Amino acid sequence: MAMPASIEARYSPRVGALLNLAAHPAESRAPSGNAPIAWRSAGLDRLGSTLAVRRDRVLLHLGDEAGHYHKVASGALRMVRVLADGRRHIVKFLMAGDFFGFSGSQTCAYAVEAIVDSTVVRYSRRGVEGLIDRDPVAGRRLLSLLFGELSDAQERQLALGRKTAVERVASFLLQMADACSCWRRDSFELPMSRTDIADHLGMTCETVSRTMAQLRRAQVIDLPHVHHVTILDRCALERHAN
Amino acid sequence: MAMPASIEARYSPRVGALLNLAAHPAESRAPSGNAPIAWRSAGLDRLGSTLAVRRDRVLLHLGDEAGHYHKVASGALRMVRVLADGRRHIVKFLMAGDFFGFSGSQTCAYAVEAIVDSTVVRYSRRGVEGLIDRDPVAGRRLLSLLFGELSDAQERQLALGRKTAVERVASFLLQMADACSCWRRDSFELPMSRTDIADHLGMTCETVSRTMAQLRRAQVIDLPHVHHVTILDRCALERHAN
DNA sequence: CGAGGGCTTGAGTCCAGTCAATTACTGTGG
DNA sequence: CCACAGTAATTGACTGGACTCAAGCCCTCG
Repeated sequence: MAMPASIEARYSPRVGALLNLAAHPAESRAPSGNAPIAWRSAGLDRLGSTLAVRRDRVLLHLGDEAGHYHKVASGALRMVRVLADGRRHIVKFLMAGDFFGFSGSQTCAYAVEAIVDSTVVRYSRRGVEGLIDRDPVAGRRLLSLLFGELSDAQERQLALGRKTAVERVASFLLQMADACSCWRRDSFELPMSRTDIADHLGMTCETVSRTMAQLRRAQVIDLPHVHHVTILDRCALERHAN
Repeated sequence: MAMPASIEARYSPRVGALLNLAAHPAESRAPSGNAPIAWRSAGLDRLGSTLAVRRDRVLLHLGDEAGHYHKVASGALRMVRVLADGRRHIVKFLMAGDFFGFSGSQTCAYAVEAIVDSTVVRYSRRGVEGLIDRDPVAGRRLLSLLFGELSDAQERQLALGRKTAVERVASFLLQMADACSCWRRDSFELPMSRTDIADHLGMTCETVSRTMAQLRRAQVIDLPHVHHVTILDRCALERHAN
């Protein structure tokens, strides 16, 4: 996996800041309302233990016991499902600030792999459930987090079911612009490969490549580097996304 | 919308049984673990008010205030999203026993319409939240319900992104066999139109029709009536579903 | 018994997939 | 520091599965 040093640097962990989750810059982007802030105030940060995952390593295997909740502290991971004959689908990309690993069942229905060197905070299921029992506010915040996940998943369903290649890529770029941009809103790193994007959007890497080239030729985006996107005309991109 | 009288009868409400949700036969199929039983025992049934929705009528409009939780008592409804140019996607079909209408945001991101004459029980959001605050068990059960929803949504993402027409239809039929079969496991009514199925599976009604004909020719299913499916060879159907 | 809507089936088209060749990077080892 | 190897990304030519358009059928209802 080829990756310039600058990206590595951006996704490198600052271990000293991990226990105080609020210190992470991604905290301010509020993935689903203001849930993370509530979690922090509810004392979740004292329950977690830090974990480093190197690029392409598997954090959770399919079928693993689903005994922990996780939060991405730095880096980027992918949630992967594979069909019997090898067709792959990436359920979602996990970026800094995202929670994952919670599940109703006892086992994990997907694998979680690191796209770049990453750090996650792991919370024991028991600890979180205890917290919820003691503090109804924390429970309600977890609910609101899940509502957000659910509506995201439904949005992706719509895209996969009814949108064209250009519309999917445009929507995806807008989404990633929100999730990735740390300094400038319209210029960001895209850590995952074209194949990863394809497996997320239900297309092939060739089509992803062609589609992004098309948007570049139309002056809607610029690609100064394979893994760096600049949005030149946000309105046009939104129009393309439908 | 053409619909034989027998289906009407099956989906007609038994109002006397509605307040005691446990009495409904669909209760036993446990859509996501044993959540409904917990809800019942937690006293949710005293909070609800019954509501009848006639076929093709809209229960919730896009953008309506999301002030209530609902449960399908009888009938079948669809959760619909529409793109600007009219492309339609059915996020999910709501069958007897399904909960819906909960959402993190203040407004509804989809419309809910009745496929056949249906009855739903409506719970005030405030009442449910109060119940959760008083009873942590109820809260945890709602969580487990949401986990189930989420994993269903992810399953559908996989299907929409990576499965072929036959695989989608086969998976859908297996799903519906679980959700619809009241008397015999492998023979059930399919209340929705081919167009509804198409908009759920990301295809056209022509392709749905062709695909079901193909499965019928292969002796995997039988279609004694347009809205009645009999599974002749469940193993083959599962193989087709991948 | 006719009208209308949903369903089915057929013929032709097109968007995205497949296969293949080339280019661009990056990381490795001399 | 440079040459090389291996992988990812891009681009082109061709193919194919699902879509579009269109006609006919079937059922239901007025």
